[in-house]
Amino acid sequence: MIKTDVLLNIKNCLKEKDIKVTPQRLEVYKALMNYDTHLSVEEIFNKVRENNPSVSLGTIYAILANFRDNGLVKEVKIDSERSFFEMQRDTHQHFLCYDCKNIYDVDFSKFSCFEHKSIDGHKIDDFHGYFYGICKNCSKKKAKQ
Amino acid sequence: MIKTDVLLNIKNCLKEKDIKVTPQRLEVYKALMNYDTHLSVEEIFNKVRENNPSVSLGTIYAILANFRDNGLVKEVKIDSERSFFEMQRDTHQHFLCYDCKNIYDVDFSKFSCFEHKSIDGHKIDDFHGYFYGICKNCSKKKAKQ
DNA sequence: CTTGACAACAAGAATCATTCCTATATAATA
DNA sequence: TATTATATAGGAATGATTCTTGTTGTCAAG
Repeated sequence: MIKTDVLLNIKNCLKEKDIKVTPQRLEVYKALMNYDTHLSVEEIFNKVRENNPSVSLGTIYAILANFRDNGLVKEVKIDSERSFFEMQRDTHQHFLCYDCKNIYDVDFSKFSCFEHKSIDGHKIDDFHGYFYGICKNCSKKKAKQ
Repeated sequence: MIKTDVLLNIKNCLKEKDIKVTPQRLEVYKALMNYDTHLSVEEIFNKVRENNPSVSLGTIYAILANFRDNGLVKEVKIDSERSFFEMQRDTHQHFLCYDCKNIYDVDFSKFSCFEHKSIDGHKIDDFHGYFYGICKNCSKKKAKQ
């Protein structure tokens, strides 16, 4: 069964990092995997609750911090109001629209300037690139007015 | 007098943006100008209090939001615990050390990839680049151990 | 210079995302 | 299956930021 294979993969992924396998952790992992984009903590909480109604919000935060510290997920802090998390995938950056507050995934990796491993003698482990402005859709709306 | 000139410059700078000139705003502006790097809201609050002991923290937040929305200062959100502000100067990015929590100004502008004005049809007004890792000093300390 | 309208301010309460605390439940291991 | 350490649920605590209200100050017109 395919579904079993996926579960096995997730479990192995956790075990490799010495993360104890729990139903809550599997649900958080699956939620992030299924959507393949950034989700807010509350969105993750609600998705996990669908399968595990008694889960606690504090647990979601603890699991996400654990995953982040183990390099499984990346925290997106483009909007100071809310925190987002996403699977650690290919390098990309985020664009926040001042108007509609939507966050778009954008990719500047082709410019290769994000591949540097150090600057001024400081060792770079991670990079977050946040772009701000007016998105395509909101520009169109404004043009029509 | 030089000091008067500086004050006049700040006042003109505010008037150009239709920002009403008040003692509190002048103090916030001077604090940021004098240090020429990012300051936390609390640091700004304390510096303003030296000259105006009755100033309120809420006022500092309001002034910084006003300055930010008028493009006079830039908000630095590299550390989710604290907010920083700095004068809108030359383009640069920030580096947060995981160990000592210091924030360093770094400059990747020579790579020219931060000069793009749009991506995927979204109009770019601002860019924040946050680098994370271990700084020069902490690397040295670890090597000695 | 005085005055009036309206914005800015001080003080402190309220908000809300996130973290902390503790007793209970559960996963991993022998 | 028993043991031990860790994870979780539930709820309280934290703390940066925002909001509210009555007062004060700015600035422009007279």
